[in-house]
Amino acid sequence: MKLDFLGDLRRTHHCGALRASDEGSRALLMGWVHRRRDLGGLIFLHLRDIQGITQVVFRAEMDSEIHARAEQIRGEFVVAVEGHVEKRSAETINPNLPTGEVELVADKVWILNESKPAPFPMEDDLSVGEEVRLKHRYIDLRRHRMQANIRMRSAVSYAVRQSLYQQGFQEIETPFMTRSTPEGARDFVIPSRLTPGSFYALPQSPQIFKQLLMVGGYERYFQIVRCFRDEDLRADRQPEFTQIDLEMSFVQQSDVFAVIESMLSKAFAAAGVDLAPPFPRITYRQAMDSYGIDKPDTRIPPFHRVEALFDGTPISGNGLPMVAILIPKVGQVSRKERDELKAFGQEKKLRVFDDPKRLERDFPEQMAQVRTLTGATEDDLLLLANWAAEPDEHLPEREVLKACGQLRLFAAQKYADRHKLLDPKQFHFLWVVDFPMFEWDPEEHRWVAAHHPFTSVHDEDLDLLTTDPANCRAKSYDIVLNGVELGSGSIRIHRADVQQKVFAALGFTAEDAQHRFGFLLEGLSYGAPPHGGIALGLDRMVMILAGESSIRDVIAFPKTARGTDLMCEAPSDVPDRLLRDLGIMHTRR
RNA sequence: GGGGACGUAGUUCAGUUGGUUAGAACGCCUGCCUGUCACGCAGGAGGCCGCGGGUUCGAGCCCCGUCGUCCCCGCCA
Repeated sequence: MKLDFLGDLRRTHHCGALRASDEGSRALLMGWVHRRRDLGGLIFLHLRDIQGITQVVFRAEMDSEIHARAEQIRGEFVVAVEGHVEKRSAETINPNLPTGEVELVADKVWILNESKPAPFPMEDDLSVGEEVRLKHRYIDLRRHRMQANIRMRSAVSYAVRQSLYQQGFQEIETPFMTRSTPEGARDFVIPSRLTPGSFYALPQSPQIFKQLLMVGGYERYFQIVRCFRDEDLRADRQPEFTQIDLEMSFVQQSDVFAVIESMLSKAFAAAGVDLAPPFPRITYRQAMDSYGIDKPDTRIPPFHRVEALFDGTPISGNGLPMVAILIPKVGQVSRKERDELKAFGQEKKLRVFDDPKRLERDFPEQMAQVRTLTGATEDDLLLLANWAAEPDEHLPEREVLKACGQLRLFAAQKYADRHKLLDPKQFHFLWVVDFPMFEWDPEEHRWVAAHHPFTSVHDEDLDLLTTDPANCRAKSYDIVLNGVELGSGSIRIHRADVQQKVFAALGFTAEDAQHRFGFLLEGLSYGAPPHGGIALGLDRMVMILAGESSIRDVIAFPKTARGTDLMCEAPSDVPDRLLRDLGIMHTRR
């Protein structure tokens, strides 16, 4: 097909712009043909660009040459159309389009490019397999849903930058080609040609660099930065993902919270959501006691510990926690549903008491108190649960609470459409503070850093580092949104001597620590200021704002669950010559 | 590393107990059509049933393997 040149043509309006008030004016639109309806003497096009859709009409009586040209147009062709704006008659108004009161009556048309038929329909409401969407991602990105998501992401990023600049932050880049720092996620590595046998690593986060920027005196750093982790993928995990990363000097936790609350208010406002900071704060211990999880979804109520009430009864759980779970407004629960709840509990080694009536008969006094405690009414689902197995040797209480937390979430999700509490348009933020400094690793049989080894401990817990690691609290915090861990940060260790102690508590020898983090220790020894910071997952944040359930839907070019890019077919072979230069041999399977 | 779901036309799917020539809708192509907006009407093209092997007189369907996509556990300081 003969194509037309763009030349000096310039659009006068976007496709979402024209209204009844533009009646009579000339307009030149450019865009993609969203849909075409050829009635013979009349041809309608829905012309689409980033701003919207406008109906264009070609009338045969106007110019047969133009009409013949218009007949050649197909879906997804790129065209320019010039004409005058006409108000539609009342019965031809399309209420589904913002521009539906008008149409462009074309008297000129340019076909700027043709298109093969699209590999899948452009309509949002038609489901298309992800495989084919990812293979032709550029087509998928044209669809309204993806354009809305990607534009929201851009708006959110812009608001984040604006807010942080206003709050005195500098945006500073840190290297992508850096040093592997074991412990943590698996690193992606890059072979070095100039130092054969050695590798750079892609950063899992700019953690150490941002701390060294504090040593460098920048005081307030931020970066919207890609991070890389070579671990298995999930709906909310990609091998490369984007963090809003920041670090501040001479601050305490509350200063970091204030910065983030202000930033998030701006970011969510950019997506049309009003937030009301400050966000609630609970300690890790409270979170475990009330929700059995360190990232509680506070859209549904907490559970209540009731083991004290049932102490001495036949159903007391030998001192381990017993909880009362309340899911409001569930209504009647069938026998089958109760069995499912019980079965789920059993899988988690819980004994589930699903029949409050029976409990009320056997333990009337205790249950009266449970009712008062939970405020449960007849319409609510009330479950009691305790441990059905042998106590675990290590932290048995936490084990039980975790299982109860899973039961609570399972029940809430099961009845989500009844209680309407898990509304994706509600945004419940929560700070979780005072995480434990260490977690026991049963496989390696040692304490590992719960957050990361640069996290400082509570001033009054400093001695517990060596005497009682299990109860040593860190100055670390997570920000949680609707049960999703959005971000995580801490006040860092700024003294080399304390940092050495923590490395020792983690079982690093002095040589180990020196080998892995020597440059950080060295940096801390040259007047490092007290500092702290946080990193927030931008992908997850936009995912929740956009109401999506996978971060792939808010990333322009994401990878599949096996870490491949179906569009450009990465990863791929590289020429043998390149491998020779790099001094690399590998075994092919 | 483990568990689960799925794989049939460009797309979304159906396909009976293993039995003739594998279907539908949308999309695509051709023709007709001056008020459509999921346009309509008539006609047409389009299939390595993911791939390989096996069972069987006969496999889209059963079995084994393999590849791919998605979800979950482990993992993700």
